[in-house]
Amino acid sequence: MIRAYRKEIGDIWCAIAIENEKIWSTAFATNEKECVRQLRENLPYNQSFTFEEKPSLMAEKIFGALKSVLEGENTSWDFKFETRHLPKYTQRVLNCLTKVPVGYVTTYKALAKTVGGGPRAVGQVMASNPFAPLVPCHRVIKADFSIGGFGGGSEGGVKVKRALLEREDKGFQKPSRTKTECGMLELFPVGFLRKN
DNA sequence: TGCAAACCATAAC
DNA sequence: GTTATGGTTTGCA
Repeated sequence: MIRAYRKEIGDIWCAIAIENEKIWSTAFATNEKECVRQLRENLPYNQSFTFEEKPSLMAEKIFGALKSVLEGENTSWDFKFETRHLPKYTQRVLNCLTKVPVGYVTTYKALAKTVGGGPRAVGQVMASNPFAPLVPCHRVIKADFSIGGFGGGSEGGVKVKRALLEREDKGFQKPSRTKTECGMLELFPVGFLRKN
């Protein structure tokens, strides 16, 4: 049985769905209803779940992690994500993405080069990322360092994406790279993000 | 700059 | 099978 929890963190609503220490879905939005809608959308259509009012220990840990991401803190954790129901390519992209650290971003193009496929296919995975913002899809921007889309491409989503990144800026100056299961992935300092 | 065409995995029919 | 759909990129005027 999948259990779901919701909580208001700052002025943002967060919701999570977990089963046996494994995360099925996370979601966040400016209001509770939208947040729950997204959580449900991230789950397989026929997968049932029930809301629990009292958060479990695991739920508290995840909410804590969400809070730190929303505040741009440097954190590390080791959650298990349920990805067996997702397409293989999607799994690869999400897995690589977890290697992008706070203070850096990568691009749709760079990710595509590492995991295979094309930049657009990567964007498709970002748009349906069930684990935002734990799996940091907000740290993927366009190859020309403009912001790109967020939250399904909505205008408000882009503002949130920019705000998250500005909070994560650690002042790094030089590009870097990191090792992933699929090979090396290019990283760029958040500061490379174009202002306009 | 701005627009058209190529790109590529998925979901929906 | 086939088509439609993007959180993109590139080329060319």
